[in-house]
Amino acid sequence: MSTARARILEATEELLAGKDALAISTRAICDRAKVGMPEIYRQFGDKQGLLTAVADIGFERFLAEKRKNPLTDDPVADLKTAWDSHVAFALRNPHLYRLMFTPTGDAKPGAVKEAQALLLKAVERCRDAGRLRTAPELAGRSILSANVGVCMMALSFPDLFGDSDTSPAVRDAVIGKVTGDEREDSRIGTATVLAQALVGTLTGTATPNGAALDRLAAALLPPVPPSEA
Amino acid sequence: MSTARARILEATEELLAGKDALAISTRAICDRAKVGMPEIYRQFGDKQGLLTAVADIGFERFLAEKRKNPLTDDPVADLKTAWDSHVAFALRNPHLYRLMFTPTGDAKPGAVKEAQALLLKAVERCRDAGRLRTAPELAGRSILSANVGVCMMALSFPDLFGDSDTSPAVRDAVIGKVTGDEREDSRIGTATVLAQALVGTLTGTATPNGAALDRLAAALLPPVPPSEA
DNA sequence: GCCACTTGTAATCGATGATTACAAGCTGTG
DNA sequence: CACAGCTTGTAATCATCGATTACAAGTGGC
Repeated sequence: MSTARARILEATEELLAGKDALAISTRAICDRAKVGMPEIYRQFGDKQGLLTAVADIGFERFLAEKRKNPLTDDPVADLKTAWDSHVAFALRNPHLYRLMFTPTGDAKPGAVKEAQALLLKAVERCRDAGRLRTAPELAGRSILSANVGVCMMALSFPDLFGDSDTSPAVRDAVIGKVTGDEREDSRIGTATVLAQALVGTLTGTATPNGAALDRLAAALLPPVPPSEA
Repeated sequence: MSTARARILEATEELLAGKDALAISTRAICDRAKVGMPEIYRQFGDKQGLLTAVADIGFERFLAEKRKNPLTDDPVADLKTAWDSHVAFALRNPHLYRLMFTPTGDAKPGAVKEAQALLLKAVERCRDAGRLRTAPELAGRSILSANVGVCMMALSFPDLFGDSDTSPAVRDAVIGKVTGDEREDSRIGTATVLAQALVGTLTGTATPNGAALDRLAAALLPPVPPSEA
């Protein structure tokens, strides 16, 4: 026989699958958990305490799910995987997610810190691989904030924000910015094109690429006006 | 003498300055508005209807505030100004903001669409200036999602996310990504450095810049690989 | 067996959202 | 002016909910 506390938590989670947390009555919880009303208050103090406990359990599941994601040798890709699993969790448990990330009043689940800490570790792996352009703490806050925003909008306004384009777009924007490697790639890519155009033209091994040379000229002319050599 | 409906709305807004929407009782509203209880239900159907109406008024204020921001000749900068004024509004009216952007249950304020539409116009100004790299709708959704996320985290977890660094970081990441011009700038900047190093070396007018030449080599070698050595 | 602890039962309180029935006041029209 | 129609105000009432009390029933360890 499971303990009363466990049954209450379980019953609340189950009811949370169908309704919003505030729409769930303590009596419904007690009925489903087969306990008397005072049990809730003996175990959790009040309803808020119960909901906070449920939110913390939600964070445990949330984090356990994320820890299952295998760590590859590309920490930036791992960051994106974590983002996607975050979104998937939110869409799969809308009411629980809202309870976790937009707590009402004073009921702040303490486990947000753990989520932040886990994300920080993932970010630090990027730093250790030389692929971070920001303070790890700032990077973690930025990613988590944007991630929650995408989820909340999708949950609150599914008709306007329930698409599948926004999440990857914001994800790549924020992660790309803090890690900076996508930008680095395009710098190298751009430099490649320009330098190839220049070298090819100078050595006569390639037909002059007019557009690339124009861009190169635009880059060169301001700082190096055509003066003497 | 103001109309009963207006007084109810005003009273609710005032109470919303101090408490969460759900913590406000209809009786408190009626007391402050000097109306009887049935008036709420005659005017708004139920409490949700009243809160939705208040949320819509909140959006009107929100949009009016944004429309006050002068349009400069730099639409990207205007986008950032809009972001900042969004954050300022959220921090100034926390409970109203939550009511507007994280509605409970079925009470979805219709005015989100207007906010989205206003943002879309700002984004389209960027497109018309040739400074947009994404579909305007996607850009709008991305910016608004991230913006709301930053605000919600700052409101829900002020001790963890109440800093002043996260907002600009996410702002510049998302806006920079969809407009792409920051990246364009650094491309030109990088190309400038590399090309100057190359030209300077070739013409002997500058002392070889080792680091820049290394990066140039890195950029050139992959597409033209001299095989393994 | 006894004691401490957990769990269960029943009843109750105050507050809240929601509703009813009805009276009062103003408004425009004939 | 009087009447009809609408808006607003008053009072009482319901059902529900969160919260609490007092007390009984089990359950395991000493």
